[in-house]
Amino acid sequence: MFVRIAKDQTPRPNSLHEFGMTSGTNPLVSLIEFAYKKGTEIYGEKEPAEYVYQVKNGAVRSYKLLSDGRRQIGAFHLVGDIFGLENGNAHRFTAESIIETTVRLIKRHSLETVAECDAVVIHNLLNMTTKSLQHAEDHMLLLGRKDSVERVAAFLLEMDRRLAGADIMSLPMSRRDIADYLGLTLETVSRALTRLRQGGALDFIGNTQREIRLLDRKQLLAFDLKS
Amino acid sequence: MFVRIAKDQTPRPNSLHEFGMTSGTNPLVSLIEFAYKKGTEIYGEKEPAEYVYQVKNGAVRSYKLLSDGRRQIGAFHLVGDIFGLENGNAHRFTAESIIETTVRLIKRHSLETVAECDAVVIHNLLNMTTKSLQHAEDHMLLLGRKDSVERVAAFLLEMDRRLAGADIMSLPMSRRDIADYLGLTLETVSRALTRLRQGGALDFIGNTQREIRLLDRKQLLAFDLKS
DNA sequence: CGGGGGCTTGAGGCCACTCAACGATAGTGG
DNA sequence: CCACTATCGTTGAGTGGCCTCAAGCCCCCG
Repeated sequence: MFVRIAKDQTPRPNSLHEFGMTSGTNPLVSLIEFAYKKGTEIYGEKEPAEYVYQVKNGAVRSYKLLSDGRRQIGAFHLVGDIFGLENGNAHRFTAESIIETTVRLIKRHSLETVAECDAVVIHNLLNMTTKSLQHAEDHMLLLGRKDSVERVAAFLLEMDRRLAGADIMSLPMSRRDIADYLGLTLETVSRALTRLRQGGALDFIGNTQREIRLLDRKQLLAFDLKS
Repeated sequence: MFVRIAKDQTPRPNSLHEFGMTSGTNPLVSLIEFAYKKGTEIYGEKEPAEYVYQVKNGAVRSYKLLSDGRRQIGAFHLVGDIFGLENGNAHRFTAESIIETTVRLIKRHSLETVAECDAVVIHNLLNMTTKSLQHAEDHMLLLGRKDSVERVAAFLLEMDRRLAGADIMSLPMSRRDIADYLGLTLETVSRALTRLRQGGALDFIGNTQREIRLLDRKQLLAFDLKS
C-alpha cells in the first residue's frame, strides 16, 4: 500500500466537483489517493468515520455481518462512486476492496466545515444520501419478495447500467459476493445464471465466468416486474 | 374524511419544530390536519410529492408492490413520525393508514422555500433522510440473512422501542402487514410468535392477538445477534 | 506438476410457503 | 337479541425452493 498526493489537476470526475465545489473554492479540502490490494478492509463497521471515499479504480463492497458470520452486502461501489459518507460519527458498514482498488480520500472534518457555510454542498450531501436510500429501498423489495432468478436478473441489469457501456460486462465480484448481495448462496446464484444462459438471456465470454454478455435484455426485464 | 386547520398552538410535538423551525420563524408554512379511515391510501407510488406528513394519531404503512401483487412494506410510521419526505418529485412508496389516522400536512413547496434560506432546516432534512437510510440498511440485513424467528424477534424489539413505554404493546398492524414487512407469510409470523410465546419470551394479553407483553427481552435480544 | 481458489452441478434435507380447516371476534341487519 | 358474514389469527399437512454437502472441472500460479 502506498499514499501519494493527487497530482493530476484534470477537473474531470473529481471529488470536489461531485460535492458541488470547484477546485478553487476551497483549499481546505485535502485530496489524497490511496491504493488497496484485493480483499483489503478500507474501514470497519462502527469505526469512526474520518474520511469520505471515491472509487478511482477498482470496486468495493460494503457489508454488515452477523455474529455467526452471515454477511449481507448492502452495496457495490464502482468507479466514480462515493462511499463512506456518514452523517453520524461512525461507519455503518465494513468496506473492502474487491479487486485492486484506488480511492480518493477527503477528510470528513474538512467537508463538514465547508458544508456549514455552503448551501450547495450540503444540498449535494442530501442528494447523495437520498440516492443511497433509494437504492436500499429497492433492494429491500428484492430481498423480501423476489425469487432467485428475479434477483439475479435485477443484479445483472443493475451492473449493466452501472458498468456503463461495454457490450461485455466484466464483473469484479465473485459468486459469493453476488450471493451475499442478493441474500442467496453462491450455488443458487450459479444455478440462476445457468438457467438464464440456457434460456438465451445471456452468455459467458472467455474462460473466466465473470465476463458476461447480455443477449436478451427484454427477457431480463420481464423478470424485473416492478409495480 | 374532513379537513380542518390546526387550532392548538401548543408547541409540543410540532412539525415545525421537527424541521428545526420555531413557530414564529416562518408564516409561509401551512400546517393543516387530515384524518383517514382505516385502510385508506394517503399517496401512491410515483405520485408527485406535494406534501410531507407527520403522524398525529394512528399508524401508516409504506410499501412497494410487484405487478403480481407481492408486497414489501418498507416502514411503519407511528405517532410522531414524519414520512413522505422525498428529495425527488415523486413518492417512492405507497402510503396507507393502517387504522384510523390523523396526520399533519406540510406543503413540500413551502418547505423547500424555507430550506433554501435556512441551513438549519436543510441540515435537519439530511438528518431525517439519514435516519431512514439507516433503518433501510438494517432491514436489508434482516431480509437477506435472518431466519423467521430472528426477524419476528427483531420486529418486536423495534416496536417495543418505538411504541415507547407501555408495558403491554398494542400493535396496530395485522399479521399480514408484519409478514410483508419481514419478507415472510402471515402463517410463518404466527408460528414464530407461537414459538416465542411457548419459549416464554412473550405473552398475549386480552382476547385480540395484537396486544403483546414482552416477558423476556434478553431472549429476544439473543436472536438479534448483530455483528 | 501439484495446490488452491473459483465455479458448476448433483443429491438430499430443511425451512418457509401453500392450501386448508377451524375458532374467535367484530360489525351488520333483521 | 341473535343469526349472518367478513376478517383475522392459529394450526396442521404437504409441497417446493433454496440451502447444505459433496464432487469434479477449469484456470491461475507457485
